[in-house]
Amino acid sequence: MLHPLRETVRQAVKTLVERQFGIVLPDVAVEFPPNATLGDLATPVAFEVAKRRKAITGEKHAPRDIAQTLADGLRTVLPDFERIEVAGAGYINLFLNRAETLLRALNAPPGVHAPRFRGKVIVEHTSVNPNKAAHIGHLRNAVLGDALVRLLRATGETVEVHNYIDDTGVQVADVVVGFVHIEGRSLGEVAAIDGKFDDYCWDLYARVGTWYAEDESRLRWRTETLHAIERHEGELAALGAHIAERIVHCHLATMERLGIRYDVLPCESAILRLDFWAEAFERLKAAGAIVYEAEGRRAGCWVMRAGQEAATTDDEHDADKILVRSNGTVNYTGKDIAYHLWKLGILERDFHYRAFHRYADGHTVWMGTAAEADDASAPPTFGRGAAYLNVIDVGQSYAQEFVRRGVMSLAPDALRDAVAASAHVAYEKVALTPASCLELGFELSEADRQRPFISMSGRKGLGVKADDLLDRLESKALAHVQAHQPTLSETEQRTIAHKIAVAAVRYFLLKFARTTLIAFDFADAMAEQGETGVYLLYSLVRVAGIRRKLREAGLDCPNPAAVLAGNHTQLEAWLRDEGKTANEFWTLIGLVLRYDTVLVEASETLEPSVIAKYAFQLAQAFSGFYNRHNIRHEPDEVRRAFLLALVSLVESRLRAALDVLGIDAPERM
RNA sequence: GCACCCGUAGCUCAGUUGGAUAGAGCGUCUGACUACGAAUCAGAAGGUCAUAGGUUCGAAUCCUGUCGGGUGCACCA
Repeated sequence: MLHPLRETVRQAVKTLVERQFGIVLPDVAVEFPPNATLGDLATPVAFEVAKRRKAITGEKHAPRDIAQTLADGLRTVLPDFERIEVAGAGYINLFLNRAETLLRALNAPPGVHAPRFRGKVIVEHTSVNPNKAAHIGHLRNAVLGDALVRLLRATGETVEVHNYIDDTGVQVADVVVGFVHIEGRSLGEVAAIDGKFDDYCWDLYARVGTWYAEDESRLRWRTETLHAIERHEGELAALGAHIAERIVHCHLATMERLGIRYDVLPCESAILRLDFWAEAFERLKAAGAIVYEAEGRRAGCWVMRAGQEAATTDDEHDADKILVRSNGTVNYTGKDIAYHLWKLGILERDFHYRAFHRYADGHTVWMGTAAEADDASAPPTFGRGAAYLNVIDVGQSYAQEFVRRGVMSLAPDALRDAVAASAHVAYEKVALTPASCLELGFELSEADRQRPFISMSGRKGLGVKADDLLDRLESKALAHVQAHQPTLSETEQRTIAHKIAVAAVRYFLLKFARTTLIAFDFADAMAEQGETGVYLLYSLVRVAGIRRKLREAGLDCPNPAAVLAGNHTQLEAWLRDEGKTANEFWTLIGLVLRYDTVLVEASETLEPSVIAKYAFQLAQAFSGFYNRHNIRHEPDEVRRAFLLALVSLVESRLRAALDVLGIDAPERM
């Protein structure tokens, strides 16, 4: 509700300042005052104007006088506001009519339609190597990416969700080596392994790591396997494909537990075998975007030169990025450039597609493959996006910058803004606290025990698996549900426990800002009090409780707005401040009204934590309200309708915010 | 060496892009349930925003230096 108003104020102030003072401001700050007695929106623009006037005329002007002039002018052009006042040294505070605004809000759906992109946005997230179970670091990526997808869709964007599958890399090769050389298994024997295949590979992958360390000559098996996979020939390649296929199914199942889904899974093998890179390579050469190193230690390589701002080259480090090795093979960054050219429709070719998995509701995930599909089912059109957003850890910033520059170098003029609109959504990793490592049974040196965090390592088998964390959260939640809801069936109890677990893990991963490193601690992640997903659910369960009790008592009020509309004076009285004490109801409503501004901010900064923080703040404000006012025992019918109106306002925004976070609340818990 | 990120309460973190009195959760201490569910609420204590300068009406936020921490710059993926 406040977003359009805020933009109107911004524009009005801007034009007024230009007309009254002849000053053109690049942008005008319109913010939320610290409390409701200071208005609903405010601008400190008079300070800025005073500064600029002094610079022009040389004489001092009191910000308060300027604010007064502006406030007078704004009153005539901003009829939405009941009062516009000057406060403090020169703030301009704008006040809405509270009763009218409340009535209007009750009829307005939450959210905002404010697409920023010119077309379909391609969000890539998860992209876990298909050789072992997903751990909580992968989970942060997926949860962040999924929240971003939901956020963009909520603001009116069309989004296509990609999960890139590196099915030809070292990581898959290493597990192949493990099966063949450590366990001596054939493809048929591997296929016969039952149980959780991703867990099996997790352990095997760690064994391969130590097996290599015992005798480095064993690394030749990795090379041999890698080559076989690249040539797509023989039993080793078939085994690699089998492993990747099965692990991807495991990852989809893990993510589906959290309600995270995808549209398409482009495979690296296809990028190679369908000559995505070959085309990109020729065009990069023709555009002069890459150069051939004729001499020096990188003789024979094709490299992309570093930009001005990048790290500099010295004896030990080379700032330029190799895309093609001296043996003629392309590396990861080169392949990524080809993939991203395809994402924006700059490449001429396309993947073949086969239906990989169908969710319960019928939605199909397609895999982008090299082989033509057997069945005749037609996939939708993928790629050709108006922008790409890559949820990839911050450690990849350097490589991502080269991807961006590579794509830009081949983008036709019409697509240059698509590249400009694209972004690397960088996030920090999840590490483990020493306490968590010990809890997992890992030995730590004395020095490691003193460190603030320990990095996870798939190669060492050091990490918390996503499914294990979810299992622990679910069983803990189930114990509570059984205690609180003994009459429900076990199926119902488990459904509720599952929702609680999802809320807990999603909120835990989203409450941190993207660039904050999470030192994972079991006690923190499993907490069910305070700032947690559980707290958020509890608020909505209380709402459901209120409604249930009112129904049982025959005190239903399906349309509080209708009751309130005829009691305008009473409403105004209930919403009035007491001197310098802000009215508690209006303060709560003010928070509700900000929901759309929060969505816009999160979308512009690609930062879902903003929504997580908002949801908690709203839930917290509601809990206070809930404890102070008992609706069920409120004798006055109009007052009851009033309180109930606030409940439904909070409910609609809180539910919408949780929806963006991927959290679904149960009726009871 | 160079580039990027970071340093806020005992701990874990926010901080509306330079604004009004720096906020939460956990932990500590006080209180509040035969209930519209206490998985909660009300309250208290706890801060030279790493540090020294600078910019300005105004700085946790911008600039510079210093100290401390993290990451990246591999012919890897």
